[in-house]
Amino acid sequence: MKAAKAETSPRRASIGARRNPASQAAILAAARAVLAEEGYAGFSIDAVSRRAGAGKPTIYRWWKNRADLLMEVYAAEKAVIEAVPSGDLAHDLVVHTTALWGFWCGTPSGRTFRALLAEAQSDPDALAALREKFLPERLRDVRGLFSAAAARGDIPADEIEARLSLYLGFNWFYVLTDQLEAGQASIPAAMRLIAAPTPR
Amino acid sequence: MKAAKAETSPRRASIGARRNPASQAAILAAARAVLAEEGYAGFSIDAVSRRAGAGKPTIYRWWKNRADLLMEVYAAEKAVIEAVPSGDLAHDLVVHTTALWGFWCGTPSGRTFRALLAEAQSDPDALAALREKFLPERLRDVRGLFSAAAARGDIPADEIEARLSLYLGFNWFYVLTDQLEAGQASIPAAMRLIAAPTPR
Amino acid sequence: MKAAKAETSPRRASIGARRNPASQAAILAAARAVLAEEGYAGFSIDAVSRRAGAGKPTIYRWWKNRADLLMEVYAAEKAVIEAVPSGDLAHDLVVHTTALWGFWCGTPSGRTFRALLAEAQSDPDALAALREKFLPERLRDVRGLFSAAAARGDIPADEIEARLSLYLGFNWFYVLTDQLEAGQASIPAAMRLIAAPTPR
Amino acid sequence: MKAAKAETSPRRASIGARRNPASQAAILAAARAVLAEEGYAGFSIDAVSRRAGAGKPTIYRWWKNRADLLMEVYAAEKAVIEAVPSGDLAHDLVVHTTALWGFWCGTPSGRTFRALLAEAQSDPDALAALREKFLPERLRDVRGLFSAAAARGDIPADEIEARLSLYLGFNWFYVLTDQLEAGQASIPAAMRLIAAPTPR
DNA sequence: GGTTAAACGAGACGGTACGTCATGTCTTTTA
DNA sequence: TAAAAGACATGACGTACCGTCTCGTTTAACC
Repeated sequence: MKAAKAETSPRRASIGARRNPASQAAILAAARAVLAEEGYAGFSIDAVSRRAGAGKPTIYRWWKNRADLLMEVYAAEKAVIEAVPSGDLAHDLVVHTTALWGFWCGTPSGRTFRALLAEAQSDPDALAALREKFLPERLRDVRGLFSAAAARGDIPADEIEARLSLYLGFNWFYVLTDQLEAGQASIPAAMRLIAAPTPR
Repeated sequence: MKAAKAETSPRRASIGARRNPASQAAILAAARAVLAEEGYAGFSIDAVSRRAGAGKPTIYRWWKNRADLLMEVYAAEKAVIEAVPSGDLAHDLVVHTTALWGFWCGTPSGRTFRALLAEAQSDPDALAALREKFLPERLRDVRGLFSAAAARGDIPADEIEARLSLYLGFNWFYVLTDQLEAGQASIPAAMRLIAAPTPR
Repeated sequence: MKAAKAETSPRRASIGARRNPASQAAILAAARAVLAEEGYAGFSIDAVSRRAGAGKPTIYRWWKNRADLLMEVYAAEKAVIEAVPSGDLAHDLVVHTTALWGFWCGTPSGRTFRALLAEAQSDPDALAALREKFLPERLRDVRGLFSAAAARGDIPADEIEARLSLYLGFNWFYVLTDQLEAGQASIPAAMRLIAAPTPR
Repeated sequence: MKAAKAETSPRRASIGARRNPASQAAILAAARAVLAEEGYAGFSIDAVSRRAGAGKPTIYRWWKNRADLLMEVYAAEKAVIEAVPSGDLAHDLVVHTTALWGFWCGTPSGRTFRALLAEAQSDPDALAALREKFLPERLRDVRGLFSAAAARGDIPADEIEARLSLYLGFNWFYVLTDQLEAGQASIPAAMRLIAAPTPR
């Protein structure tokens, strides 16, 4: 135990009447590290504070709760998932999903995302933030793919929400059950269905 | 507040060297009630113990952790969701989904399920149990629908897993974001896609 | 709650390279107000700073700790307790005590004094200051009464310290137990004993 | 730092649904030790808890606040101050005072008592407990000395309170200013005055 | 028919985390 | 260069829950 003080040995005092970016960075890094090493179970403000060598009040001053911190941690390691529409929705979705899963597996982000979803189950505020701020932002690119396809007439415009939900749910299912590795084989078929022209 | 002692007023002593079904029932009922009233946030062994008028060791003796208890609570209110295959997979899925959502909304089950998923994010054992015991069992009927469709040649047999994942994820997304009410409109379109014959 | 900014609405900036008397006054007034309203329990540098609309460093620049500030607050509301020796020590002590208790009850001074004594129990420096600077100064007049009585031969000169301690302790006991109101009846008898000619 | 776990190395689990005397003793001993070594300034429930190897809730379960704990600490090292009335009040008071001061100096009790008085200045409940429970109990013997003297006709019965206050205040003054050593010389004269027959 | 064994309720135990408050130090900005 | 503003690391506050433990009681099963 007795988690090492991370890389910021000496001390990180105030730099005046404004936020200290070093503290912010140390806290985010500590949160990321805790999630990577211990997962959601070990993710506590106390643990992050200890690890970051930061005071708890400093954390609560800038993040109103755990979910808030989790969202920023997630945002901080923003995946560089390019969404360059190729004109083929199914293909674009496969590319996007593959990139996303790679991001989730290769970084602590997968665990962060799982933590975020878990947190939202106990904290209504967190759920609201997830639904109204986090998701819309995160989904902008993917929604763009669907919109473009609808604009091309490949899919009906009034099915965008349903297809987005299918897409999202598919990803959530695999990440929440920690089966990203095993589930990759299902991606192409699933994306083909999500991108299919309306049957009948 | 100050949760009343539930319906077991006098006292529920031991009935000898074997499990007391009354205690078991009281604990499950208390857990259900706590989840219904307070959600996952208020779900603690302490709260259940208080509510049930049961000792904590009695709970830990029969359920090894929270997830274990949650699973039994969820299992206890098993939805009677009939899956009478009509020969039309899309239709069957809509029926099944509608029934499932009704079950999730009309009982504390939705909250229980959300709690279960959240718990699985912090407890690897819980996740394993969810994946290997709980889900296969729960999915038997739905999987049957897909198998029948595959047998009929309506969908390819090697896409059953992908389509099941889409189905599951779709439901999870709506329940986890507490949008079951608002999301109902998406059901038919989504099910049509999940049940679609392979495009091309 | 949410302590209003006191009477110094606009702002009190620096007035150059010297102490700003307005700030000093505002801080003392705020400290007095906090003590009056919340007592020692609510007396914190933070609270004073908020109330005075002053920065904490401004307080720490001029007062090295809470005790220091408390002493100045107490000194600032110096009782005008005249000690006009009448030639009758007992009578003079009764007069002085009555005036002192009136001062303690009618102003926040009683609470300030209690705070000061409490503070001195955790801070050795404060105790030293109390003993070596504050008390001798405060006691000058009363000591004068005893000296005069000794000069008259009413009491032995070598008992001045003991009698002063009795006098002081008597007052402290009542103020520290917040019984000034109820204890007034004891004053005459006590003063008579303190001023008594040596028995035997 | 990292205060040793005191002498109770292995662990002190529950001994059933009742108070564990070992924990109680460990907590009292730890509180005493903290007071002896750090004084009131270092006396925090956290510090006591760490030192005792006890959980904070265990402390709060049995003592409702710091003052409560302080009072029990003080009571636990009960002075064996015999009050065997000799028939001479002044003499008895000198004996009693000398014993009391010896007790205060030779044990951590002096510091405990000072802490108790300081605590009572910030916590009204503590003050009430001090006034209504602690003092009357502690004063029983001394009050007995005064009553006996009054019964003998040595002092007026209606002056008992005033004289008790003088006695108490005298002791408080010296202990609160940490001058017990230096003040001993004043004891005889002071006690003679407190015990004096009513002058005039 | 007395003895043993196990489950029961109760609740205390040592811990960890919660979210808030105060400490005293620090820096920047403003005047 | 003082003053305000307020961020900073630290650490105490009092509470909730964790999972374990021991109690004393109650009953059924065994001898």
